[in-house]
Amino acid sequence: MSYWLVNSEPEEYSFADLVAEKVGCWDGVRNYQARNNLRAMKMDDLVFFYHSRQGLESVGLAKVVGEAYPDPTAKKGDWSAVDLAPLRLLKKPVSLKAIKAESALQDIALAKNPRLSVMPISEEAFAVIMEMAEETTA
DNA sequence: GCCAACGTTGGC
DNA sequence: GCCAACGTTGGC
Repeated sequence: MSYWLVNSEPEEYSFADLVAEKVGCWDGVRNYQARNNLRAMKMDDLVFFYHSRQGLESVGLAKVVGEAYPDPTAKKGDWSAVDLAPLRLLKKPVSLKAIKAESALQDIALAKNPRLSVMPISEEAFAVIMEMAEETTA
């Protein structure tokens, strides 16, 4: 089992959109690193859904329900897409600021390179973020 | 809206 | 194959 974080501008494709669709096709990735990460996703891997540009926070949890296949939106080139299904909203969104402020998360890709739209998250980091998202007391 | 960082492309 | 320039993206 692996863990991932994907980010999207909410005005383009938000977690709410994914919830509405039940199963969303994660396509349009045009970055080799991100693509390689997509291809490494396995069925049932867990994925944080992060809103970039607006919100700047991880708002929901999704899982992989379809492994990498050729991106239907790619006219040319060798690109991939995966299918994601929403699991649930996080009780408390985890902001980029909070992630950067958390010493245990200094090394995650989001803090270093927010431009990468699909990135792996270590099991430890996943657990830390989960804890931040679920704690009810500030 | 502006500035900075990263990735990609083109020239040498 | 390496280096520089340009364009795009994301955070503030």
